[in-house]
Amino acid sequence: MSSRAARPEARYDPQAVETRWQERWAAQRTHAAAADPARPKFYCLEMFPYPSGRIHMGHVRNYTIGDVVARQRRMRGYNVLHPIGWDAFGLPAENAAIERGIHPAIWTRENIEYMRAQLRRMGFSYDWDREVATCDPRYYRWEQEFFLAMLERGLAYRRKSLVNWCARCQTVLANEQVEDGRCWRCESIVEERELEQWFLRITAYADELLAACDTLPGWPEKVLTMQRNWIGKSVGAELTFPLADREGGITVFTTRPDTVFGATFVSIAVEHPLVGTLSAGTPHEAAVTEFVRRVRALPQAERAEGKDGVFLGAYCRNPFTGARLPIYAASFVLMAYGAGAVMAVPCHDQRDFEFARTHDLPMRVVVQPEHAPPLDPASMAEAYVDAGRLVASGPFDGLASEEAKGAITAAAEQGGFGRATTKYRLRDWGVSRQRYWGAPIPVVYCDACGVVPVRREDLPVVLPTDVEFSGIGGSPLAKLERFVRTTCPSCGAPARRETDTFDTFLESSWYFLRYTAPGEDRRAFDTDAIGYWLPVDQYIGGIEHAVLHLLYSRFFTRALRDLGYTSAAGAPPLDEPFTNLLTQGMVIKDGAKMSKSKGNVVDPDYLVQRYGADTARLFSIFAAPPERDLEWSDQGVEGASRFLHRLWRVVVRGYEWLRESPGAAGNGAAQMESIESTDAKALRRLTHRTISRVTEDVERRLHFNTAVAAVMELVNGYAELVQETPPADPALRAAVADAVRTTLVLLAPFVPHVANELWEHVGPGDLETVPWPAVDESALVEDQVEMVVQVNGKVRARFSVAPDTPEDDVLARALAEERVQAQIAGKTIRKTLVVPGRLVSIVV
RNA sequence: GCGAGAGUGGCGGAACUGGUAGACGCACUAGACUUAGGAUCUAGCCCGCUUGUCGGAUGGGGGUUCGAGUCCCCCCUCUCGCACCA
Repeated sequence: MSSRAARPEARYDPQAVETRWQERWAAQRTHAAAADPARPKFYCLEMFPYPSGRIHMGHVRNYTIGDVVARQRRMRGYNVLHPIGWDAFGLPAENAAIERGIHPAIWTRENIEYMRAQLRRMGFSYDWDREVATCDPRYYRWEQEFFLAMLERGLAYRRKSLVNWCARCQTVLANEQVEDGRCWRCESIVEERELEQWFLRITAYADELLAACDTLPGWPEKVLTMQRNWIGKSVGAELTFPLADREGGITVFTTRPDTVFGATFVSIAVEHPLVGTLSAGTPHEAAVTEFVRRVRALPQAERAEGKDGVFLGAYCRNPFTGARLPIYAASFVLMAYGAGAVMAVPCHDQRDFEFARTHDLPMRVVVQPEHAPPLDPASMAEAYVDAGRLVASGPFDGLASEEAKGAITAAAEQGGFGRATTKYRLRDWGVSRQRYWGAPIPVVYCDACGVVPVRREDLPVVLPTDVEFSGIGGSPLAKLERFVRTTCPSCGAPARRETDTFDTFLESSWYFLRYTAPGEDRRAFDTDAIGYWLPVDQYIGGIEHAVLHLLYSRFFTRALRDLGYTSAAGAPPLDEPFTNLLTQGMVIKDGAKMSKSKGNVVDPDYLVQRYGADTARLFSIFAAPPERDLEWSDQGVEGASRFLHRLWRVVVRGYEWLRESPGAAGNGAAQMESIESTDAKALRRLTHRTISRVTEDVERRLHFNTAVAAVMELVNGYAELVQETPPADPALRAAVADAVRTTLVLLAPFVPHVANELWEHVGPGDLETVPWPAVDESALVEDQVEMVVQVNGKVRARFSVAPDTPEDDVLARALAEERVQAQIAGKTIRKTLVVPGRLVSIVV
């Protein structure tokens, strides 16, 4: 228990106040959480930081939002889990090693130490006992184990394939890590390479991940839309077109089987294996080879321009009509999607339309619109892609296109040349990285046995530290014979270890589960702890992870569920990791995101030193609603600081009588009915209206800026009443003391240090244990409400009435108003309307 | 091109279900206190004028309504995402 300090300092000294409380929280482990099935839980989580060196304003904003939520829910009576850790593997550490000769492990550890001190200095209420760092073998060993389990289940596999290669980062990238054909990290143009790589079968969950988007009302629609688009489900059919003049066929994927009678040629990707075999020996062979070479050399973005293509010199047949169709290699057809080949229906697909026009190919209308003039290929300016009725389609004539899709697919199935199928844009997740600073992939290669998983009892495969960083010649791991050379777990013969490491997004796909039992060393998770704490109730982070981390985590949570890791027998399964998601905006200065390269960064250390952590917190909360970008303003910071100094002065001025006034926040004054003083009643009403607004803003709307504004209004409402001598009226005195205490309680989540310090002078007990105040509904009732009188929609008068005045009386009163009389004089009243408690509307 | 979101004072932003547009803060102006103040306090602060509890005003135009920043239609601008996905 804290005793009330004697006389408070006259001047607010943030440094002294903040370090004092931070030391106390650390010493008492105030924010350590323990599972307690008897209490309702709240798991509040912010995306954990990469230990890059120092925290930036984006971190301050992100973690302040999270801390407000965590602290407020604690006061609300929830058992709150609010952990933090370090996403500690990644390229910058390795680059530092190459450029400056510091070992990644040391660089990372030093950064973590510095940044941890910075976070503590911000006063964030983390449970520091649960801190994890993903580069710790005690962490990543479980990831290696998950991988082995996935391997057994076929959820992980190795395959040679075309992958995205960043020459600058010297590694492979996942599809999600390529933006606009460039590396997400360094923006270099990404090349294609054919490599043997490890993949996780995220596509096995494509349908579930897509469908479950509808079960996430707590996520921003924008993020769900991005995920849905990324998964990209297309329902359609695979049809095989037999080759003319030889054996075999070309399989195409289409979402419009109803238009198959309109196919006049077939387009295939330049990477398609049939391109070479079909053109070989034809007069077109040389032109085809040249075309393929040229297109494959183009970066993906440039391929997309125009409708380039070349005739292969070969034909196939439309399986429905027997028509002979020329086969083209086309730059716009993607080998990676569908079947790598498409049937071309120029009249009903815009790309095929353009291609046909460019290459002077025939066009056939097979779908006619129902409420428009019939189409004529000669006069069409663009493809008709909407629904309609089938024509020139043999037995299917007259069917609506939707019906025809099913009928034609069924016919193809019966004929043995097609089937209904669903394709996804989502590709399996390539997780091999040709870099050192990551978790080793726990497999070995044996000449006799092939790919052999490391035995579970031999985990972890620890990343060796004694390596050379030259920056050339690939991963330093591959050059470390001591690491590479091993024996085959299966036959005991000499074997070689995998030297690629995991994509660091793997570590961040399950850290939120590990926080529930970070020290567990016999198994990955304590399923009871997961059952209690998960899912995360509020997750907060940047929108940039809309399809990266957030999609991977949703996948990983499902994979771990199916591997039996996350729930005890009989307990409900954990499908979705994050119930509510808040994506906060960027911190902007001079119109651009704060970044070192732009030279517009503001260092949080400077802010803390000059104004204190509470001011930094208050500013980042108050300047904009959380989802919007926050424009940096030095003067805005001054304003936040000024408010705290002012609050300090007001409370200190009256502390001697404030502390003597009985009661805790929100209930200090007597019952409303017993209060005679109108001033006291008004202040009590303002106090409870503020409690109501702040609660609503923090819990439901997540509009922390308006919550702070409401508290400022409350302070403005009583500040001049707090003088060294108390108000003479005892009711008003009690109302003021109650308002002051309420202010401190409501501010505690936002500016915990100054709130705790002032509370120590004027409030009973320890603010950390004071519950969130309840709204007294009776205090909200107004004695008088102001009515507005509108004549023809314009405000012409106002007056006050008791809220329960009958409508007729209100109307009479409105009509009696002098200014209303002036407006209606000599006119006929056509309509009157009374909205109780708000306004009277008169139409003349 | 497709999809999503947003346009409100000098600035950041309020206005939640259609009901007094501009809360709160910044900047600015005047005054007070002061040796001084970039501290603090008080007052003013959307635009306009004929200074009236007058007129106009929420990107532009139209509509619904007693009443529209909010709902509907058309247009303009900006931001973000996807970008030949068959």
